[in-house]
Parts: sequence; structure tokens; C-alpha cells
Amino acid sequence: MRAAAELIAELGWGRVTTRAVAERAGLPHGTVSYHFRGKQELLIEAALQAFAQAMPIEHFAALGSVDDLLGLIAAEVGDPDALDPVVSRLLFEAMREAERDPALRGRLGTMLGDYRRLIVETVRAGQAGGAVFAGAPAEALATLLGAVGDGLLLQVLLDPDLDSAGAIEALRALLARS
Amino acid sequence: MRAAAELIAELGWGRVTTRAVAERAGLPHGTVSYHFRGKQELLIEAALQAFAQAMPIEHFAALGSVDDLLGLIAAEVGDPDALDPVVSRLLFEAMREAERDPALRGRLGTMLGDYRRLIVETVRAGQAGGAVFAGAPAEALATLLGAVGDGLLLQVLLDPDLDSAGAIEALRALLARS
Amino acid sequence: MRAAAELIAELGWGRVTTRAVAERAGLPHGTVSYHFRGKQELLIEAALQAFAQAMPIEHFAALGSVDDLLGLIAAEVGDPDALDPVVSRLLFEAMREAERDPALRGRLGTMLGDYRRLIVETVRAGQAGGAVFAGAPAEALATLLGAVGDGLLLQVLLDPDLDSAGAIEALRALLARS
Amino acid sequence: MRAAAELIAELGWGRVTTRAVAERAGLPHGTVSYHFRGKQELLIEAALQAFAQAMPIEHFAALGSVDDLLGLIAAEVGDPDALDPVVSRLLFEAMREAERDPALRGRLGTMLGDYRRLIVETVRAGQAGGAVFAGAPAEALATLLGAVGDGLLLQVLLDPDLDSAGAIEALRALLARS
DNA sequence: TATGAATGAGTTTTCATTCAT
DNA sequence: GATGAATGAAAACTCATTCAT
Repeated sequence: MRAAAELIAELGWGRVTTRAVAERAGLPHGTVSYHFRGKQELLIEAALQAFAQAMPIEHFAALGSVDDLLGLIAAEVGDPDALDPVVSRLLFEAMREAERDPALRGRLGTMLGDYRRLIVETVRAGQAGGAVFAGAPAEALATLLGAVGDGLLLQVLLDPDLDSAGAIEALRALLARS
Repeated sequence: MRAAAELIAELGWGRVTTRAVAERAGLPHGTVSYHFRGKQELLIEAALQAFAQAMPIEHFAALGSVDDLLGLIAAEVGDPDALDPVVSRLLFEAMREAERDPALRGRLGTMLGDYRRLIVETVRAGQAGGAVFAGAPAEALATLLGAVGDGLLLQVLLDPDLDSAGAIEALRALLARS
Repeated sequence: MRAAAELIAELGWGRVTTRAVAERAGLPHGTVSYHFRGKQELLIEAALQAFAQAMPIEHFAALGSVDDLLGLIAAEVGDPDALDPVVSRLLFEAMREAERDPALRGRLGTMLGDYRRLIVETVRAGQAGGAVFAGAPAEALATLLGAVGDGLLLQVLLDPDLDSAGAIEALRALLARS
Repeated sequence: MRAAAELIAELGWGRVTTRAVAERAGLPHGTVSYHFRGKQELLIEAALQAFAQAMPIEHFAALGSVDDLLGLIAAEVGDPDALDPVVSRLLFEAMREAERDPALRGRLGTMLGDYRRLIVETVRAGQAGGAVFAGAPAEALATLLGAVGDGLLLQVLLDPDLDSAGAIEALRALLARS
């Protein structure tokens, strides 16, 4: 499973071969077909398991404030040690694939929906406490935050020199301005 | 070329076959290898040409204000007729592929850099005129705007019911608040 | 064994898998290799045992006249309840396979030879009693009867609407005409 | 195509591999998939073409009497040079496969139906001329004749020493007896 | 110049059999 | 004795690219 997740990140979902997965895992390649119904099932399980390990829902549940959330995004995007670069690539690969595979779309959608709900609650709490701009619905701000996270992740993959920290600071300033 | 661009959007970069491209274009399939050095060259040319046609740099150059820019993003993301859904999918496919193909990365990077420069200028002008939050560098806000655009595009592809317009309204309110 | 026989009839000899047999029998699939030397041995035993149960030699031994024999053929061919359709399909599968597998050929040949001998005797008795056309050797008529049975069975499998009863009536009329 | 037909006869429908076909034909094995949509299509085309060549409908159309027909059956069944042994095996393989493949069933059914119609006409003419037993409907006798042909073919494949000629002589005597 | 048949490397999948537990 | 995970050989199929015509 780990081998599969790594290879999705390195080569892209569509270029992963069962042979390569088996080889990296040091296993004979018949094993893959023996344990999974097919390549797609293997990749889906590998990706979702990698997410569950790397981005445990508890991390998000523990967010006390929008500031913490921004810090988490900044760490994920900007700090090469915070989030395994494997995972961010994997996330995009999975999102891309999910467009075409309904099974993956369902499972990934559920997972991302859980995160989103926690973000909405965090934003709402911030607004109630006066720490966060209250001139827009919490749902809209949560969507915005999610989009910023994904968008920065994507752009940093393409241009590692991008000043993602600066962009997040700007967002923090925008949200905090009373 | 148009056939190739459509197929990248529909099937994903890696699943496009030269046969399918030729078939959709109504051309004999030896033609593809005859006119292009290989599949990759064909796809790169097709993608970049599609961008140049669908997102002409003049659209961005004509932006008078950050409000206009937000309107453009909202239209691209939210209005199915504004930006051919082919193009947004194509953009993600190309960004994904660019991670692995240096030739594509260079050409796509140049193109996106041009857009980015125009956005920075638009933001700076807005700050100078007092219409845009001045508490953060123009570069940081431009990065933020670009990330929001990409992030929303990506999320809408996965969940067409997402309220992207609300998120953009929230961003507009954040930026405009004096 | 019953599971194996059913699957030969349903899927064809060559498409039966040991896994499928074990699964239908509700047994762990290591069992198959444990109890039989290999797949071929299992299928041969299963087929021959199914024949022994479905077409016991006693049925043929009890035939009193050629008329009875024709009735038996008519029932096998025409009556879906007389002969389990599993068995007729199984018979053809086994005959096909026997062409290639000498071990099966020997055992199946012995079995069919036993039936044939009884048919010859029945015909001979009919000729002696004047009930059956005596202008041809009993062996030749027995061969003819066997061929008619197999041929009709085969054609009915392909075309269930075939009027097999009519053909047998015609044969009865031919044989009986004094 | 000839290679495929031969291999069906030699190995059985299910055991033919595209590799083996290509090898016998002296062609690289990618060729098979290039020219046919899949293995099944290749085998079906090969089998039907072999029948059309070996058992041209003209042979049956030219039958002047039931005696001629019996002669044809005797030749097919008994004379190794009359009907390529490839074709008789091929016929059984195709009939067996037709039970499972609707496309093949349709095409084979049409072909065999054409033969059957000609046999019915021949029998009817024989009855009208007084040369053939008239105590049974022509359709029933035609079915009987077809079944005898198929049944003998099948039994001769299993036991090459079977006296098929004797059985046909017996049938001739039965039919001719005024 | 243009075509499309041919090629063969590479992919996924199936499955009988082996064998450690 | 019994199990089922593991193995690897073999299968069908895909497809970019080559090249004779």
C-alpha cells in the first residue's frame, strides 16, 4: 500500500503499473492481483489509507481557532517536513482521478466533507468570538479557506519558490482586521 | 489539435491515444505521427493552443480593477458558459503533467507567469486607489487570488454544487473592507 | 464433486476454475488441491460420478424392447425433467475432453461401451421377436440408435425448439414397419 | 484464419491462444489483436469461413436424392479424405461454443438452418417419387438424418474404429424399404 | 506527401499449484 | 489434517511508433 501511494505521487495515477508497485514493495507481482480485485481498487485503498494516516481528522478537530487553521495550511503548504510531499501530490492525483471514478469520488467526497464541516465550525466560533471577519457567512469563508489551501498546494507543486507563506499572511490579515 | 484538447479534458492526459485523436478529428491515424514528433508533443501543443484561444492574455490585460478580476474568476468558476469546461479540466491536466515534463513546465510556467504579473499590477493599482486592502503586499494578495481561482476551479470540478459564488463574494467583502 | 459437475455443464470444461468449484461447494479452496492430484483429476471424477448417478446402467439393462429404448431417448432428449440438462451438457463436455485426455477417453469409452452392448442385445431380441426391422445387422442399428440419441441431444442444446419427438416417432415407424 | 481454424480443431476452442495462432501463422502476435477486436471474434470468423469453404451450400443444393445425401454423410463421416478432419472437430467445437456465445449461435444457426431446409426438400422429393419411406413427415426424417450425421461424426471422433458405414447402410435400408 | 498495416514491448489479469502455518 | 496466502507462468489486449507502399 505504501509503495502504491508513493508511486501515485511520483508517476501520476495513470502511470502506476502493478508491476512497479510489486517491485518497489519487494513482492512478486502476482501478489497484487491476488489481494486486490484490480489496479484501481489497490490505488484507491492506498490513497485513502495514506490520507487517513497523514491527515488524521483529529488534527482538524483539535483546531481551536482560525489562526490555528491558517497555521496548519501554512505548514502543509510551506513546510516540506510538515506534510509528506507524497501526500499533497497524492491528494491532487486522487482528486483528478475522482472526477472519472465514481467509487473514489464518493469516498473522497465523504472524507473532504468531514474536514470541511470542522472548518465551518472553527470559522463560526471565530466569528462569534469577534476574532474573525463576520461580514460573510461562515460557509463561504470555509469554502474560501479550503480553496486557498488547495490552490496554494497546487501552485507550490508547480513552482516550489512561490511565496505561499506571504499569501497566507495576507489572508490572515484580511480575516483578522476587525 | 482541438480533438486532442477535448480528449485530454475528457479522458485525462495519460489515457489519450493517438488513434482516438485521429478518429475524433476524422483523419487517418498515421497522420499524427507524421505531423508530430510523438504523442507528447501533440498534446503539449494542443493544450497550450487551447489555453491561448480560451484565456487570451488580453482578457487579463483589460482588467480595470480587482472587482473586475473577481468577476472574471466568478464567471470562470461558476458559469458553465464562461469558460469551456474543457479548458478548466485541461488546465489541471496540464498542470499535473507539467510536474513531470520539463518542456511543458517551462512553457506553462511562462504563460501563467504572464497572467500573474497582470494580476499583481491590478492589485497594486487597487491598493493605490484605496479600493483594495493595503495591509498586505500586492504580490501576496495576487498569489492569494490566483490560489483561490485554482482552488475553487478544482473543488467545483469535484462537487458541481459547491457555492463558489458565495466564496468569491466573501473574498470581495474581505478585500473591499476599508 | 456435484459443484464441479455443475460448473463443467455451465461454463465448459476448460473454463472451470478450482476456486469456483470450492466457492460453490462452500469449501475453502485449498481443499481442492489437497484432496485431488490436480484440477483434471477432480473434473474427471466429478463427471464420471455424475454419469453413474444420472444414467445408471440398470436403466438400460431394464429395457425390454426397442420401443422402450426409443422412449428412453425421447425422454432424455425431449423432457427437460427426465435428464438433468446438466448431464447432457456434461456428456458433451466430457466427450470433447476425452478426445484430448487419454485417461478420460479410456474410462468414458468403457462406460459408453457398456451401454452400447446392452443396446445391441435389445435390438437383437427385437429382431428375433419380429418387432424390429431385420434387414440390417443389430450392431449397425445399435450404432444408428446411439448416434440418433447423441445427435438429437446436441441439436436440442443448440435449438431447444427442435421437434425431437417427431424425429423419434419417425425412427420408430421406420424400425417397426414389418 | 486457417491457423486459427486448425488450432480450434486440435486444441479445442477454449485452449486456443492468440499467441499460438500467430506463431502457427508465422506472424508476430500483435497482429492478431490489430486485425480482430478480440480472440472470440477471430475464432468465430475463422470457424465460419472454414465451414463455408469446406461445406459449400452448393454441395447440398446439388443433392438429387436421399441416397446421394446418405452418400455424402457416409463420406463425411467415414472417409478421412472427404471431409477435412479439421472441419468435423471444428463443427463440434463451434456447436459447443455456440451454446454460450449468442453471436456465434445466431450465425451458426442460420448456416445450419440453410442446410436443413435443403435436406427437407430432398426428402420430400424422395417421398413424392416413392423412393423414400412416406410414413413420416419429411421434416421429421430430415431432423433424423441431421441427427444421425452429427451423432456419427461425434462418435467417430471418440472411436475411430466405429463402423459408421454399417450404420448408414442400415439407415439406407430402413428408408428405402418400400 | 500521406497512409494504414505491421510490430513488439508492456500492461493487467487469471489461476493451478505450492507450502508455511 | 486443513487452510488460504503466496507464487509465477501464461493469457489477452493496448498502443506508440515504424515503414513499405
